[in-house]
Amino acid sequence: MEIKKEVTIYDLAKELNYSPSTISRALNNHKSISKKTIKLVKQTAERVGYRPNNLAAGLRNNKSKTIGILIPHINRPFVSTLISGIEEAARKAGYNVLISQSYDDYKNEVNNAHTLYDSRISGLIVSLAMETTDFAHFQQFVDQGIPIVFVDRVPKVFNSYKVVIDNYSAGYKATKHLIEGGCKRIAHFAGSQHRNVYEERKKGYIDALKEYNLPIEKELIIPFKTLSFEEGKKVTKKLLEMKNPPDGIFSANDTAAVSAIICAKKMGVSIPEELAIIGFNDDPISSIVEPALSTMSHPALKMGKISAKRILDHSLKDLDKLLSEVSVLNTEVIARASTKPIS
Amino acid sequence: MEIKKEVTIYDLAKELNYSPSTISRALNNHKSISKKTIKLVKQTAERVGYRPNNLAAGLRNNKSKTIGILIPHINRPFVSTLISGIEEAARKAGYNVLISQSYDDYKNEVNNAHTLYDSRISGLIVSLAMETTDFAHFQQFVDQGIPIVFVDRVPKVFNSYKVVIDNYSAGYKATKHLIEGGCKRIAHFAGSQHRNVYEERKKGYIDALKEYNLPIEKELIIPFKTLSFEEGKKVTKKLLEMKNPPDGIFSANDTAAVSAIICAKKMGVSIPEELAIIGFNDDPISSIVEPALSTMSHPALKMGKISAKRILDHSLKDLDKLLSEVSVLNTEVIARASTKPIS
DNA sequence: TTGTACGCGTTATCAC
DNA sequence: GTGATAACGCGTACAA
Repeated sequence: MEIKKEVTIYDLAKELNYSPSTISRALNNHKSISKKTIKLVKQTAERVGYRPNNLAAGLRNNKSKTIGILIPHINRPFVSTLISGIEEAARKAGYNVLISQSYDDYKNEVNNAHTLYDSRISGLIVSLAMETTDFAHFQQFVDQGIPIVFVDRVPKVFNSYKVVIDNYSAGYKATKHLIEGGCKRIAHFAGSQHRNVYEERKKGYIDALKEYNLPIEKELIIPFKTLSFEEGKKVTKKLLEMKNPPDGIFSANDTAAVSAIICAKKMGVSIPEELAIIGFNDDPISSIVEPALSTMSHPALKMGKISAKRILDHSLKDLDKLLSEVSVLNTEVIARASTKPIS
Repeated sequence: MEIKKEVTIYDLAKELNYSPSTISRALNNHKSISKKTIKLVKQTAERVGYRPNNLAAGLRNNKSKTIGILIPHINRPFVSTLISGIEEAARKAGYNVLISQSYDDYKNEVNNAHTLYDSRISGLIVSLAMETTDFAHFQQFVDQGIPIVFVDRVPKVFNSYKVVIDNYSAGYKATKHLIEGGCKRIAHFAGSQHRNVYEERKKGYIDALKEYNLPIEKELIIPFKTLSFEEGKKVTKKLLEMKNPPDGIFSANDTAAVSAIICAKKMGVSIPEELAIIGFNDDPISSIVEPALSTMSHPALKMGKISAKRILDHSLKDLDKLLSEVSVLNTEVIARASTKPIS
């Protein structure tokens, strides 16, 4: 089997009796080239099956039209939808999208950041691994003026674009929703306090309790490692076996919340009468489980699109002034059957 | 803000009093370089923050160490897990992963194939859009000896690697499972018959009915456009309002199957007694819905890993002989509460 | 074991 | 409006 010779701008130049530079300019819609020439060149390119070589162009410009994504796990509803939004916006602008998963492991995150850098991406979109507290692996991008957008799980201090929801207010709203439904003893499934999202949701929870003069009880604030299904079941069982069990749960994600619903039902605890539950994310399972899970919306697609836009719109001039722009999106309670109607 | 000068192999060469070629070879573990030199070079590279330029290397080799993925939608459980498997295998081998979504639209698929080609990927993994019947947009990869792996939704004729499940046998097993649970009138939610997966599942369904001497009734075989939730609800309602409604449904995916469960329950039809339902994919919702949905396993992660391997292991020599290798994975019935136990 | 020289395909700069 | 030329960073054939 033999490999066909690829068509380059030199071939087009020969074919049309132009110089390679003219071809290049024509293909890039350079203003100094006449409409007629542009049309001719493009038609010929199409006809002979010319395809640009991004590697060559990228090398020349020292940047490829590519956005890199660095997230913990692709196959989670929030993340895959986020990526979908990024991909859509990027593609519209003629950019490609490189993905990598950290599996919530700091070391992987570091390696992937480097590997993505090696492809000379024109921007990086990151959602941090669960325990990342050091950000040196992002410095190389800063040094090269490559914009970084942290999305959802963002660092507190790093100077860069950020796209987040108001997690504090979301935690507050979720807890308030339980309180207004009549809950007096509300447990919280908390994620890693290294991550802003979980830390702030917890703060919102605590402040809502304070606001309504409910006691903050340490034994009701459960630190989770991964907020997984298994973890959720185990914790719920323990909670419900307490002599004074909670009458409400605010879980920092839907997975653990759904596991709580299932566990409670199995133990004969009625939802929402004896135990009201609210989750976070509005994953597909939340509207399928019975009773349907109340939860907080999480605009993944929009966050993805905004993140991509940040990079696409970024220009070198912005480096100093705009680099720390933060987009904060709103979230709302999605009230379903796992919580009591507001009384 | 100024951009730091990047370190190249020339800088390393100067620093170490070697020629650039020695540096290049050392970094690539070339056998003609002594262990000591390799170690020295790599240490220095690390120390001064050298990072290879994939664009330059790719241009030189006329291929970047990158796998391109072309799928309909990222944010579907099967697909995102498939991608996760690809990414994991690719990264282990030092490859990057480019993604693109066709949104089940043929035109997008064509455009994305071209764009991915422009990045000189070393292999392409494709799951076809719903209505793609022409494959000319893949020819350029063949012409350049770039391996293509079709996964799950594959063309019938195109000469290339394929990674699939045995959809016929899966359809057969699913239907048989319903029959053995006592169903006599089994409806089928069928996907686009342009796609092997849906066509074969339907064939398996029909052959199972024949095998058990059950009549094949056209009005029970419902052609779906997208197998969505909404479509599923509408169809189920109609089916159950028939004067002689079905007592079983084999849906070609879980989304439509779950919608059938929900719709049937709402209409007071008991599951599985009056209506047994089996889906396809084992999506997360299938084990959350009540009653839990029986379904067919679909080894997404494994399929992803195999697909990536196909590309990573591919060598030019294979072009003629191996290019049409097909991996067929097995699937099994996952029996849950939405179907009756085998009698 | 190491060095020299060239070219991969493109685009920016300078010239006309 | 167009052409000639150099340069991006790297890998490899050929030399030593």
